[in-house]
Amino acid sequence: MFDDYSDDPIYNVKAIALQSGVKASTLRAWERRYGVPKPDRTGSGYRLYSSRDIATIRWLKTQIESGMSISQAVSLLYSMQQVARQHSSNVAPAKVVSVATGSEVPKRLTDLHDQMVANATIFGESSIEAALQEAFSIYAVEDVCINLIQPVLITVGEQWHRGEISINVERFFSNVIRRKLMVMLDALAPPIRKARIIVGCAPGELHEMGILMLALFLRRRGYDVIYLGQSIAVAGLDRVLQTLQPQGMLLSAGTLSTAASLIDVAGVVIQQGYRSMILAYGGHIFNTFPDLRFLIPGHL
Amino acid sequence: MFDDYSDDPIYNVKAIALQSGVKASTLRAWERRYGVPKPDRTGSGYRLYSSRDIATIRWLKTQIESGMSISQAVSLLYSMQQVARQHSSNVAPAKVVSVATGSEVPKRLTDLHDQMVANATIFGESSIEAALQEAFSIYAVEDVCINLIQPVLITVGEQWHRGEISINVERFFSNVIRRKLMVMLDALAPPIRKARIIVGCAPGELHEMGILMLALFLRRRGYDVIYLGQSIAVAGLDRVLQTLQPQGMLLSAGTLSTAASLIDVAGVVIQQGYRSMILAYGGHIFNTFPDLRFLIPGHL
DNA sequence: TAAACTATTGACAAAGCTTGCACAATTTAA
DNA sequence: TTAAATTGTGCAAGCTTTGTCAATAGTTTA
Repeated sequence: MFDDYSDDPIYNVKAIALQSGVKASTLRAWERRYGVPKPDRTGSGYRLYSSRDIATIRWLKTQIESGMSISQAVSLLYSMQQVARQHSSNVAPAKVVSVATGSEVPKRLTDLHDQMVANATIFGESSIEAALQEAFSIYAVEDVCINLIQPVLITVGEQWHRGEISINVERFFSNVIRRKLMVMLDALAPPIRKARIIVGCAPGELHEMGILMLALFLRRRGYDVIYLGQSIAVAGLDRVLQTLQPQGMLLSAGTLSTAASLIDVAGVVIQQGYRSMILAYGGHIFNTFPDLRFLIPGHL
Repeated sequence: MFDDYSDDPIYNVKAIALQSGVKASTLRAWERRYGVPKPDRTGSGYRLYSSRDIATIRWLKTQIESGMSISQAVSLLYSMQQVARQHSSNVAPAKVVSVATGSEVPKRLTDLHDQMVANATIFGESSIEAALQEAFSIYAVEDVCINLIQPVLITVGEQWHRGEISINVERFFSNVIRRKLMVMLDALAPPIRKARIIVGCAPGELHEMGILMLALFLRRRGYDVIYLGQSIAVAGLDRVLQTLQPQGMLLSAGTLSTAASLIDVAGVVIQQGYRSMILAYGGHIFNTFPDLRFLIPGHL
């Protein structure tokens, strides 16, 4: 848990209090009573917190804000760490550990799914983040994206279609998710492979969530991903290809018209003579009309 | 770290104190106690600081303002320099378009501006990030956004209009910037004020960069910002307001038609009787047609 | 030469941090 | 309802860190 954070002890209490919003005296009380967090000390006894400690404190704070007491939050933290350890050592499947409240950990993805959907409708940003953090601490990034985030987005989208929630709720939620994905993308190490891949949405296509996840997956595998985002343009694409000399290009289309525009893109690619370049595309619409695939040159 | 700064020793203490806002006696104390910075000396022993020293001092000052003590800031500086050294020796230097300044003045925002524009056209992501990092380490977030990022976006936009670059370049660049802004937004402390503010683009408006910066500024001031992103919807807005009970709503519009849609939004707000709520709007179009302001209820 | 700077060293007060204890406001248990 | 436990917050006394200043001496500038 919180594996991505550094252990380097560099922050004093003031910085911590400032960044976490928890008073110094409270932090001392937590440390004295529950032993969390347990910062390093300087030679003269001053506390030195790490980034991981900040993450821990923030997590505890979100739990408290969502109704837990500090003692429950701490014991949940402990059992989650235990589960995460077991999980990472790949020994035994996650065990159910009961805490003071009697709730089970880890929550299953379906529970987290419901938690996120519920909090989306009430704009509960911190709770959404907490759920995501919990998911990422237990499952792989790819699993969370495909088995949690995608389903939640679909559920929220359906709720909007049924008129149960405002489209603004969906917007808010997508933005939180998008931010989280971008933060992860940003935190990744620089590319280790030379293979350069362009990722973006087909001309006219505005739904970038799927392609953003794809960019994340590819970058996690070390590819040099050039992320173009929503609705790339055919005009000037030749120059872009010339500049980047990419090994591949991945585009997504969600509607018929955007899928049709992929034909234009393919035209540019072929005209430029990039025979070795892989052109691939995907998106919701290709599931609905599988025959489309025969109309557009390239891989699905 | 601070590699792009000149080592030429040219500034005396007074100039440094003036430029960095740190008293000369304090600088001497830092040098005496921590060895940072360690300026060259004239034959008679007077200190001569370099631009790099200024950058270092400014960086230290920023860290102190974020709650660190000077000793911790210095040790963090050391370890960062060490990491940077290892990194630069192991990894092949990225293709960087360097801007020949020739001057010994500390790298100004204009230099960083040129560096970013140049690297945008060749998709030099890491160099863009480096330039941003540099800017943020010296100047306040607000300054960088307004005086660096905005101008660069404008420059890139103009280049596209003149046909010098593809719109895809602009897309790529915006996405890098957007990601960085989101990462900063994500790293901020939880809100310390109860005041809740909705931030988003007017219905139909797709340019979210300005409003994203605004969200960042507000969150830095501790407000509870609900970020809705592109093109909010009027339908269902009443329910959203009811759920959130915000103290304010900030919307941006860049074109005439999106500005017009703000009238609908204002209608919903007034209908709901949120008299105490502040409705504000802004955007490019209001500079072009100042008279618009009289047509829409609310603050500019 | 006088005035204005700067350097070094030592000293000191203000600001920060630590521990331990207390206490009031809640929540939980009996 | 009463009693006990939980929990955030504050204070005092003592130690450490850090900004600032004074005294003394050398350097630069007008």
